[in-house]
Amino acid sequence: MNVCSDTKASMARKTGSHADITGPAIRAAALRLFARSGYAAVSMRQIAAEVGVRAGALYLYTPDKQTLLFDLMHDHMTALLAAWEAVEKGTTPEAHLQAFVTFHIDFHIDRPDAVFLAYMELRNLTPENFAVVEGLRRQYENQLQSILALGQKTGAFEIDDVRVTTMALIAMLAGIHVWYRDEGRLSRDRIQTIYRELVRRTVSL
Amino acid sequence: MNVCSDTKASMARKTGSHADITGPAIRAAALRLFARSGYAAVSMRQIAAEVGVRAGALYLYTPDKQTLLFDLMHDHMTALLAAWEAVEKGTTPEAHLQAFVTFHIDFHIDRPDAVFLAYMELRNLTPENFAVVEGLRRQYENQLQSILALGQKTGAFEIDDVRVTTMALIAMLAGIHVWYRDEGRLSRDRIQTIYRELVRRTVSL
DNA sequence: TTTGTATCTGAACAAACGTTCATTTCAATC
DNA sequence: GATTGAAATGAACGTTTGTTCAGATACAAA
Repeated sequence: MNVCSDTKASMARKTGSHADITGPAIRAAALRLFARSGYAAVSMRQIAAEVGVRAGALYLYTPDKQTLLFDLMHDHMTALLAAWEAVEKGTTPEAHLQAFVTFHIDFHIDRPDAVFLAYMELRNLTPENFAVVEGLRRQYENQLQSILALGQKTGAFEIDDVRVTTMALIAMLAGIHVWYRDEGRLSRDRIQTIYRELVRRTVSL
Repeated sequence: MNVCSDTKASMARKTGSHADITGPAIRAAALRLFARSGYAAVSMRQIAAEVGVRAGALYLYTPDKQTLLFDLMHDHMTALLAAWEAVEKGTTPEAHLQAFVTFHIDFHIDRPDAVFLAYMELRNLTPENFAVVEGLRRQYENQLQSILALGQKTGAFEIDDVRVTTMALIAMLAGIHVWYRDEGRLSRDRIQTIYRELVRRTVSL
């Protein structure tokens, strides 16, 4: 991670230096290709070709292919948690839950490739890397679970099993990426309205 | 498909003939390994080793690796549609929907590997094979969509967008495989009860 | 015991894989 | 114009890949 972040400490980069361009370009290409064809099916040579560089050059920016995958997933999950942290959540459990749905759809619709990667390539991580990403994913689930648990305690929600309902709602929301298209029949606002209502119903009698 | 199905037409198989054993064994091993590690990450030699045979022997039972994957997915989807066809569905839209939920959970809990494969390896199919499997998947979705559409028309359900609700429910149900464990906290009956209620709520005001 | 056939092996194939590294390139600095 | 150092090349490495096929093996029929 952060292969070329010493822009401040070292002498300033001059025009003509490509490191600040190539690094992100590699990550962007890897994200696209991994999401499209799967980690195991994409070769380092393909990623390099997409960037307009030879395979060997990739190793100036990542120690190996596995780390490249891990960084993409890790950064996505970290950004997801940070973005949710920054959201205005309202005061009541009802508002809190609605905010979660709205936020989730916004964040995920803007990053289809990263979303795809983050939950399709878990099994291609090494055990250590898997544990890290899985921990972040669990943290995100827990955000929703806490909302449901609080709402249940205060009587705002009527929930049988909080854990199962959490997983059911996460799955329902995550499923959007399967059919969503940018130029599709439904606008983002419309989708958010529909899902806010679907979610509201699952926690109400 | 059906590499060794001429049992009736040709001379009867005698004891000592292994074709009737090796064929299914290969498919079972491929299913397990593909589900666990992903199509691209599993080699023909690994599958062969699992069966207790050398890689070359696999080609007595499948023309190539791609067909092996396709057959597994195709057979799963076909079995799914056939099993749903045979279900007693009740008379009202409400009963119909409850039957769908119950059936779906039963069928999918019993076949975790095939379920995993059928919706994680779609992108590793050739375009032609993808079209076939995708068509079957669409047929299954349409079963649920028809239930919702009928219930909406008769006034039994209160649904905003039938298509979106269909996809949301499918995703919710499919998500069970992410967390379900055979010896987990919840029995199958309990899970079915919880999900029947969750689904009922999403189609009721 | 010999023949015939279904089943599987073992070696080989070209191609592709992730990764390394000595060498080249070239703009920025002195 | 010479020097420097980051950036990228291109060839090479040892493996592994999917697939083929002539030959070995084992068993049923004769």
